[in-house]
Amino acid sequence: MRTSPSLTSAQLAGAPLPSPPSSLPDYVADQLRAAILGGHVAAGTPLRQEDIAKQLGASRPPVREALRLLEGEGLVELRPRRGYVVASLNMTEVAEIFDIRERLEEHAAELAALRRTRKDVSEVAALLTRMEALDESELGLFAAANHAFHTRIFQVADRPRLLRMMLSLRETVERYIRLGGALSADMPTVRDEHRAIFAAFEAGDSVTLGRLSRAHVAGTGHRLLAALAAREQSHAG
Amino acid sequence: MRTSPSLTSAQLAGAPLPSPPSSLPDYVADQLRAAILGGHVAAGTPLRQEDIAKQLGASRPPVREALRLLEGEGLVELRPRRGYVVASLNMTEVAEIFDIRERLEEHAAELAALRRTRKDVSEVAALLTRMEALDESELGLFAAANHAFHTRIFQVADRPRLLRMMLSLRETVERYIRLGGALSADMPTVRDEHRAIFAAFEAGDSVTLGRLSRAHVAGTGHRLLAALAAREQSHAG
DNA sequence: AAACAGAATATTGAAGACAATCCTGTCCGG
DNA sequence: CCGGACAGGATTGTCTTCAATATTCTGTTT
Repeated sequence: MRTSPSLTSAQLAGAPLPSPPSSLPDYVADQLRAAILGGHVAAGTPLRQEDIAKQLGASRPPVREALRLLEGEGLVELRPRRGYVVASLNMTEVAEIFDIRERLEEHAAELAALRRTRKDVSEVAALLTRMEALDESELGLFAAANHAFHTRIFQVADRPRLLRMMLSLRETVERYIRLGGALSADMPTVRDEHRAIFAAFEAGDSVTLGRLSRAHVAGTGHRLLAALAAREQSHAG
Repeated sequence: MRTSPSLTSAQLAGAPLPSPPSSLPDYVADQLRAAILGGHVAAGTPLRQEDIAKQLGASRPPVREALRLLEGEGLVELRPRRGYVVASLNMTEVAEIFDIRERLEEHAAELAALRRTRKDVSEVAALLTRMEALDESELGLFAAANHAFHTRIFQVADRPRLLRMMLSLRETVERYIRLGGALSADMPTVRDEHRAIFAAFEAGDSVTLGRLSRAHVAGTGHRLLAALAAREQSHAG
């Protein structure tokens, strides 16, 4: 038995090597990212290189490279000579990220509204339909559908770097969203917002889509921060 | 003689180990970053791990970690099985970055105007004075002073992540700015913009400072893109 | 003479081993 | 009984070595 649990095998699921994503460090990074974003490893959890290497059937050097990669993404932190730990965000940092996302997603949405094609609209419509078919009992699936819906719209903007930045920021706060249950809260509101967003996208109304997208991010942020505040309150002491 | 020059010793200056920045990979990353941003290595230059390791007195594993770090920053690209090369940006990508910077810097400027203290104002004033004391003959010093001036203002916003993102984007296009000579072009305009920015900052006029900052970024972007276009024109064939 | 195929070389990708450092537990002293 | 110092163990940081693959050169063939 360990006194300070670092990472159990059950948290790193998946076959040993289903399809090597070009390189071993990338594969390791993918697995770790999924484990962290899936909320299977709590913030502050120390990431022992030896354990990870053994569980993924690799050696330590590739694991180190993967951790460097994740460090750049802000998912893990390096304490010199003390190893890597899963990065933790306080409420101030979460708020800052949502604040940035507001600006970025508003901009991307504006561009998307101007560049949309019929094909884009029909695909986004399909994603919206798929998302609305899910009820609150399938939160995992709903989160995935939600992600696909928004990402598909942003892809229309055709700004690779902007998209990468938005996704990275989103990923960073994603696990908190699930933790705080901010998605399930106020489901009808979220549904209405999605419909309005789609309508503006379909209509090609740039400023409206931008405004709605920004408000949507802000709303999610507020719900999450409220949930985190409540959580912190109950964990006080 | 090499047929395809990768990286000469002269391009990686500096003492072997002046002050170890906590870890060897970080040190290597710092050196490489400086070499790339300084414009000493052209875009597309292959980065041979063995050469870098030898020149910096390290081994290959730390170099690999450093390259992974830089990969996350977008300064180098990894071609699987073919090694790392200095990342190159086409004009579309440069334009995209400036477009993002407009939104980010506008936001940061707005926040800075609201949070400024007397101390902040006096320090920024000093930086402005220092910058104006330099003439066009000292472009390197001017660029540094310019960087310090804007960064100091953005620091007032007290948004660490936002600041990091802005600096990272700025760094990515920095070497093109020097290459294109976009800084020297239209020096009087730049000077006026800086004065207006300082005035709004001093006055605490949030929306004006935001608008001016955004326009300043846009102006720099336009000048740079024009310079790059001209350059491309002359290099045609 | 040019194009293709094969081999040799060079470079990346990965693994194992060694050294340095930090943490944990215990023992001793106040 | 509590606090500090020391020793043992564990973990990180780095190096050396080995394997796999892409590139390039050369030789041959058409």
